[in-house]
Amino acid sequence: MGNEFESRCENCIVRQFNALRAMNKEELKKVSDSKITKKLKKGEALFEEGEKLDGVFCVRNGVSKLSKLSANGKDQIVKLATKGEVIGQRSVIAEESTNLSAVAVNDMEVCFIPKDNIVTTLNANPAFTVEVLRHMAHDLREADDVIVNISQKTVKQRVAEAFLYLKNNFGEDADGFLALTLSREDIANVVGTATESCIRIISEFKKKGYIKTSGKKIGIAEERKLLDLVEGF
Amino acid sequence: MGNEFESRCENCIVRQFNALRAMNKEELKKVSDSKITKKLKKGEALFEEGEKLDGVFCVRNGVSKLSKLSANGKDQIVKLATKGEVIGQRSVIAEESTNLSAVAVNDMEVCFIPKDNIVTTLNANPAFTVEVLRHMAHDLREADDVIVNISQKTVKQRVAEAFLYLKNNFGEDADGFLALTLSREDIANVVGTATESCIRIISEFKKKGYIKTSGKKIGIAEERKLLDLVEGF
DNA sequence: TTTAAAGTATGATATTTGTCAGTTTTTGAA
DNA sequence: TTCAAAAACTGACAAATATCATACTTTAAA
Repeated sequence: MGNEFESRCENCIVRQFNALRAMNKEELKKVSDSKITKKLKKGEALFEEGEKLDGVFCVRNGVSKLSKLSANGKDQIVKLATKGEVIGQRSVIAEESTNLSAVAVNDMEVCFIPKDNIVTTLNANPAFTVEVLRHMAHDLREADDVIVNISQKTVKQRVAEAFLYLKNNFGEDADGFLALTLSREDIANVVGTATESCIRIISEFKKKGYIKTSGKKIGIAEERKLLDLVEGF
Repeated sequence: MGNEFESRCENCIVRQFNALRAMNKEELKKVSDSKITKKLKKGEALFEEGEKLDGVFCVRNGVSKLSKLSANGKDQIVKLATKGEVIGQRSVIAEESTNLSAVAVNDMEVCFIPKDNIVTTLNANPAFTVEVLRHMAHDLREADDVIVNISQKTVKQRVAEAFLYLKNNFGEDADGFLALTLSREDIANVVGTATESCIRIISEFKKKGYIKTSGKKIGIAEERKLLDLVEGF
């Protein structure tokens, strides 16, 4: 990692997962020449709600939570962005300040790509623009699903769903624990509930044998049961 | 309405409000030649959840609710689309079946624009693609805001917010009632609550003098009070 | 015009979820 | 290694919201 070869966007493996794969050689070269690689420790912020972004961030490693703070001091996590995902493009495209803040959930490595690169390519390369559009369409669908889930499912169902989501999107470690370990508070903020309520449900799931825990790590023991719960059985 | 002049997209006034304004003359001519104008009565569906769309709908008149049905039989309204808005582009762009259904809230007039037109222009005219992207970025931001609202505000706050939203987006009639009249059930489905809870809150607001009602029509009497409520005072 | 159906309204009650207060456990820095 | 701070946890209780039952009102179809 971080050697001369991999540090060129042209050779960066995460590009496969995002819209940058639709850039041509020249465009990519320009991006590569102007990008800045940053390392963030767990808990550090990429940007805060309300900031104006001069570019986007491409995640090379680690996970960032995108969240919005409410008047009562609670954070709602809207999305977890991982390797290959681009953060901040919504704000750059709409030319608005960000509506979300982005904080590292674990140690991260990201590339900052200045706005100009993105905007120029958007206006010149339809394939790139369409690709960005596709990703955003996908994000929008996910957002719609979250809205429906939050308003129509119980907290218990949403917690169950969150665990299944974490398994499907971030996988498990060798011992069968979820590869992405979130604090109880973060889980509560994904689900949109109070931390205590979340902890209580985790305890209940553990008691019933649906999940196993080890410190703050959580593993799915009976996926079927969680699925049934989500479906309303 | 509906005369030879207005029936050409080139002359259609609602185009100002959507991405079609970024199309050039030829593209617009093609759209105009292949589009189909439809009229829908209140309650009729443009499409149902899960359908594959062969094109998008451009709203000329009336309002459509975009909603998703949940397992427990309740509908969550995710968006209200009005004059000038384009419906279904998310699904066409992502090449997925729709995640939402679209039903007319009042009598509507829409133009159906076949997919090919859109896709061709997306790939050829970056200005159009960027414009679509901008609109989608805006929708995504709104969706994020809805998520945060639903998970962090009380039902009472959300009902108050819904009325303010209706006033700002659809205006008022001569007597000071909201120009868009929704059923109590639809309001509940926008807010994400039970119909009875919604009705109860409407009664309470009325008793307190924040709003006035006349049949199913609702008018905002004390905007300040509603705003305070939303802000948490 | 009548009448059934749909929509609106309200009370009583159950359930879910949040809040507060306090204890235990874990973590990371000195 | 120790210790203070943060995080995880638990119980008791309060508040918000949903559900069920039922009555009233409006609407639209026969």
